[in-house]
Amino acid sequence: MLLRPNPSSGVPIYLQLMEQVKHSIETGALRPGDQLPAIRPLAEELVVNPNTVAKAYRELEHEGVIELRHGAGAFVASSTRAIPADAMRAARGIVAGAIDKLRQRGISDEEIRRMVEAQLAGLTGTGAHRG
Amino acid sequence: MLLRPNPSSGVPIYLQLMEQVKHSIETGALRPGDQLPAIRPLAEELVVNPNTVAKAYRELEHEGVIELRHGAGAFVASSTRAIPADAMRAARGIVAGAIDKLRQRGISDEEIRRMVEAQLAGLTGTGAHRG
DNA sequence: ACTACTGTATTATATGTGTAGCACAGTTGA
DNA sequence: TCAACTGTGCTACACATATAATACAGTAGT
Repeated sequence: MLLRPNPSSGVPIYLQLMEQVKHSIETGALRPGDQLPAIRPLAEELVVNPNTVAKAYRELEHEGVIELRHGAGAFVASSTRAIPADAMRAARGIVAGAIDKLRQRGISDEEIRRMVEAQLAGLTGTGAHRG
Repeated sequence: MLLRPNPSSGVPIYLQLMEQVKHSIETGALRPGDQLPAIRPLAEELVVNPNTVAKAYRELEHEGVIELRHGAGAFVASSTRAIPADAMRAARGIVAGAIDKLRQRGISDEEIRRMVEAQLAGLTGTGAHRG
């Protein structure tokens, strides 16, 4: 698993942690039953307050993504399911290839993010000012 | 131009507005010298507080993206430059094609976002827990 | 001059986020 | 039993975000 929140991105740290845990599960880096890092050591490692990690874990449990066992630890819920390895490989290739092409054309990472966001939102950017 | 902030995304509204204005400039929907919507009408249209729009404009001016003329309005700075139309068309095609393929493979929009983020950050997701 | 627009600034209030420190309670293994 | 770990709960404080209402000041057209 890879956790690396960015405090200056504007996105709350606990939300970033939630996203990254979900990502690890969907990519197969974390499997059902796997134990997550304990709150306090993880908070120390990420230079973040334990309450912040606890909040992320609490919300993840509320969403059914992980299971919290008092005194024992945090574990990936058994109901979670990863994307199949071959589909994951293909997907990673698609994303890597697209980003590579965009960067070669001089599109900045910031603008790549905005284009993906616009596309996912179904915005075609025809020039009309939405009313 | 197209402005549509999402209040429940976790990202501050004023940051979203900044991103979307930048996007409009880079895609050519807004050109140097163009006048932006006035603060109050825009705030009313987006159902957002005028102070929030004012903050976005103020920050954009601080970044040199727009120019604020007291009493006259907000205008796209002359120093800004859009991505060439043909490069923009190509880039849009790349993004649209990739997202289409990913969706066809059953990857959720949320996971697409995470994969793009992971790829842009240069994370390969090998499974090691960063220390 | 007047009016209607523009951005600018202020105060107050509410909410969410994050930090800090502390206490409590369940689990595990020596 | 004991010690060391785990999650849980609480209070207090600081800061950023967002709303609300109000006032001030510059610009442009009549």
